[in-house]
Amino acid sequence: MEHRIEKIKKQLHSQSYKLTPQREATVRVLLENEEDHLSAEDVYLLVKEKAPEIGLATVYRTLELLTELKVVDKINFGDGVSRYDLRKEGAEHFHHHLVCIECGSVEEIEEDLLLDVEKIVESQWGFEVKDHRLTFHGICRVCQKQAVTASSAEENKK
Amino acid sequence: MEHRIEKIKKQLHSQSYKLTPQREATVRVLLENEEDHLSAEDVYLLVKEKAPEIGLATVYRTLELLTELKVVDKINFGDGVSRYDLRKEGAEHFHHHLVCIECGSVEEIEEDLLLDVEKIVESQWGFEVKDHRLTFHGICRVCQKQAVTASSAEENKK
DNA sequence: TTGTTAAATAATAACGATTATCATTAACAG
DNA sequence: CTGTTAATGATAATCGTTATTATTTAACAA
Repeated sequence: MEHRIEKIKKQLHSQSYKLTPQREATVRVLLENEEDHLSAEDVYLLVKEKAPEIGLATVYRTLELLTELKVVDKINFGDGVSRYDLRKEGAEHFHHHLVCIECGSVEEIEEDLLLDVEKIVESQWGFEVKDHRLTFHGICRVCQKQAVTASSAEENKK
Repeated sequence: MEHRIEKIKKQLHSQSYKLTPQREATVRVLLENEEDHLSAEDVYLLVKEKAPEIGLATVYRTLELLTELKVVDKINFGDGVSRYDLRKEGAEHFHHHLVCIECGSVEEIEEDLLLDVEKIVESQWGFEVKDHRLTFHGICRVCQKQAVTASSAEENKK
């Protein structure tokens, strides 16, 4: 954890930004909730638990800054809010998401999977790919099982 | 065009909705600007040219309804607004987009390209894919050429 | 240490896209 | 025609985000 904070600190310094206590607190919240997809307000509330004096605007500014530096990715799952997702160490591309339309859970896929597709896009459309966003909508493993259970229970009723 | 409106009319009727004049005007605007990615306000302004008495709320309601019926897809390219994109006839999945980070242009890809990736997701993650969203960010053909021209002009100066 | 300057912050107002409310109107069955 | 329900238009309300402004902090020179 400290190692990653050090790294982000260096990234900030390289663009002559500082890692202020508020920014550090925000980064720590992101690191501690890496598996989640927090909205700005989520981050704000979590930061507030440790540093109650922090303002919402500062959280927004920090998240914007981190997005610029490509420390986090700003994503949008179609509900009204932007969410912020830490890039994995050394990840060149954005990772993918599996959004369950039943329970709303979000799973991450680290593997790239798009190398072939990107080759096609570059050769066939002449488009120089810099990054991508891929989200699958469907039914997660858990909800599939529940559907099976529910329908067999339905069977038993008859 | 009339054919496609008839089809949408039937889709509405099948869920006991009506194709009111306002809804028809909205659908016509979408059909006439199929290559664009209009925001709700864009649609509103265009509809207003033909039917000035229409209200913004009605446009929002119509777009919401069409999204529910999967006649259009609601998309978000990261600027603050939702955009609405007609599904192609018979298209089972959402089409992909190439967003140029230089000029902001948006190109569409009709081909699916993701069949193999979806197979992997289904088998390896146990996730039942219902739909997908794929957007590439990069540099379009036009901007690539301009970059070349600009840099050679730079060369000539020396 | 003290003073100076610029960056960062907190509080809050402003903004803008979207949604909710509500009175009015249109469509249509009885 | 009359009652009922869906749809609409106008507009208020909501809510995420951004801008403003006064204040604080940090860096650094004198």
